[in-house]
Amino acid sequence: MTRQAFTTDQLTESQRRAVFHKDGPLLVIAGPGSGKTRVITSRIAALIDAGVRPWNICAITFTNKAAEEMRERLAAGGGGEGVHTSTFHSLCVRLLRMYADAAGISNNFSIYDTDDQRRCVKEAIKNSNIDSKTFTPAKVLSAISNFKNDLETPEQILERADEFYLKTAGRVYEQYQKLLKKNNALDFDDLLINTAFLLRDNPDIRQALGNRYQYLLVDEYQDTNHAQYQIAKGLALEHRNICVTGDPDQSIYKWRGADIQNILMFEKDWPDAVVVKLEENFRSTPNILEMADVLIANNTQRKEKRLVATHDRGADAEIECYGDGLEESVEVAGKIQALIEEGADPNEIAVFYRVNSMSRTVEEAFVRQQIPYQVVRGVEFYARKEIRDMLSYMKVIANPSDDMALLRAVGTHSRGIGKMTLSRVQHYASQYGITMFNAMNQADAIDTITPRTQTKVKAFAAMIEKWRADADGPVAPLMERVFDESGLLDSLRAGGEDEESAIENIDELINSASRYDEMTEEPSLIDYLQSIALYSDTDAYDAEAGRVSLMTLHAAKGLEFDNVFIIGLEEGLLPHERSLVGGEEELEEERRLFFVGITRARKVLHISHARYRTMRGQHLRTTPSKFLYEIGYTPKEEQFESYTYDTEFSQVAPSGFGSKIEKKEAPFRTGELVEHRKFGTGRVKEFQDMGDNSIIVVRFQSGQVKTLMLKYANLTKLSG
DNA sequence: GTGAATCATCTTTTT
DNA sequence: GATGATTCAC
Repeated sequence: MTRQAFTTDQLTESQRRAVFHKDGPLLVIAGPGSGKTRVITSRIAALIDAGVRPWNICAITFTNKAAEEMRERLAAGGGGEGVHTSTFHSLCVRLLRMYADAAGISNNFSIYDTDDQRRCVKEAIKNSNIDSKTFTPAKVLSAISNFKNDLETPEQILERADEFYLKTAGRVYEQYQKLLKKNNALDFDDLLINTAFLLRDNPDIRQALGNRYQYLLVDEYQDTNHAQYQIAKGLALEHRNICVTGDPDQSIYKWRGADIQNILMFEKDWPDAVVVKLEENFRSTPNILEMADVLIANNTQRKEKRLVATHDRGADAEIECYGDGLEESVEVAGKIQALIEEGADPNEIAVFYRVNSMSRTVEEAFVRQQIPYQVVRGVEFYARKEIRDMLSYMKVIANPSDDMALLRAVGTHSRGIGKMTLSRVQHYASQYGITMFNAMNQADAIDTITPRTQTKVKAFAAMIEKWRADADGPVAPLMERVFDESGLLDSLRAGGEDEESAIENIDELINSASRYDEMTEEPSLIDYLQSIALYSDTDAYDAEAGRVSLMTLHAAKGLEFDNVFIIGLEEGLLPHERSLVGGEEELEEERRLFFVGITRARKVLHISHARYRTMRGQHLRTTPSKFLYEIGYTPKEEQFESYTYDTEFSQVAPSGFGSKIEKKEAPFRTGELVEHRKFGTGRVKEFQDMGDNSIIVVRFQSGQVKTLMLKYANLTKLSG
């Protein structure tokens, strides 16, 4: 029964300490390329060798992809079957379905993605009669997300709210939660918060789960938020066998609520914790590591940690300056083509960028030069209109309370039920406190709707009802049926060539559903929908695609490549403009992001910036990133002069990206005269200085009073 | 009720 | 510049 899942003599002393640590809390601070993944897998294998039963082990990873890979590695080692590996979110879905009653929810809940969330917040804002000028959906949503990450309920917020902003945000939060409840839906944060509360409020369940998962391992612990922290703690309380691994220098999700203190304070929480530091790096050349080291040393909020190289010296990283983003893409593509011609494996080449929109120019260059590539953006497929349309039917079938999905399903194509009808149905539903679906079922009772339309509405509800009767079992056959019977297929066919790709995409969705059916023991629609809701960008990464990979720096976490290209090292891009208003802390996170990018490279690293970049349709002058200076790079002035782009475009944007930011800093005073391109001259009534998001209220000569976002208003001061 | 046309809003990163 | 909301003609 003994089995060597790993060769112990290949482990370093510190790796061995982590692997063979038996009981009690363990903190593994693992630098990039320190063999952390291998240590975790070996540790699980060692536990099993020591007699721990696999199903008593729960490993929590950052992405579904990582969970899947861990399962594969464990299976390859033999004996790892039965170990529970998943992300926090997947685990929560599982637990919430298992203990739906105790959690006070219904187990066929919908999971709302960012788009659904936005719609809900909009409605919540409307319901709370709030001026949406100052309370934009995006802002309120991030406030709500922060509340949830800190495990604060609307009641708690309203109770502690002492100023207008918090009070209002709390009210919208309350409305928003009501709306989700009504729709039998949970958003991403709810999955965590509900599980945390489930464990907190039900000692018996907590104990049962603690006994189920006697050994808990949490990877990427530096990126856990407070809710996740509470969940991990709750699960581990019973047996105290909690092992967390992570690297504070690679924490890049603070904006999502990740609390770096979770890892920094682990020893406070578990005073008997054994701490193992893995500082040796088995991945990169010393040249690359020195650069990463020099860069991250600029961060003040960190525990000093060295990167100890184990490889021989290699080539120095190259830092290039290009005329503009287009040239950058073409040149990078050229270098990559040369690498491939020299025999490099495309699987071992990656291009990283800060924002998704930057993939387009690179893609175009790759297409032109016929370089095979994959854009690692898994969620993109599910964000397509036709896919969302198709899935909206499936969601209603699984959860008829989901008005959000119902509204979308009705509107996928014209069927004689328009906006007016829907708002009448909605009104009727809220009047009688029933779901829209039920209201549609009894449409003949809604006398604001004409009999003709009533028939159509009832027919739609009946159609859903019919599918619901056959909703159990495999997903793909039902989906195929719905595609046909809903009329969606016909309406796309009628659309001609434009919609051909839409049909192909839905066919692909059906294919993937049938793959799900095959791979899942007990396939069910609700399970399928809940699992695709948690699908992430990185899940689409195929390490053996034989293609060059394009991805954001965030998606690059956990991966490694022989050749890495990081593009767009410019102020406003990396560090991102939005982080500049957030002070030193956010700047440090941007620096960590760059650090993560650099340390993905094994041998060859290319970093580049462009003198001009087209952003939001504007060709703008850029400033080299401060991070470039920090890694010892000085832009050579004469390089810039040689580009024709300078003269050609300098009139379009003489001041450039950098100075655009400076302009915003000029404050406006009450009473000041200003001019607006459209509204003419006016007097400043009120000015709220909120940095980049400053709001200005102006009374124009026409008499109208406008509340404007300063950054979009484009106001000029009229002196005197 | 529908679809075309126009207007307004606002873009980081992601489970 | 893309996407969504709103408006308007049918």
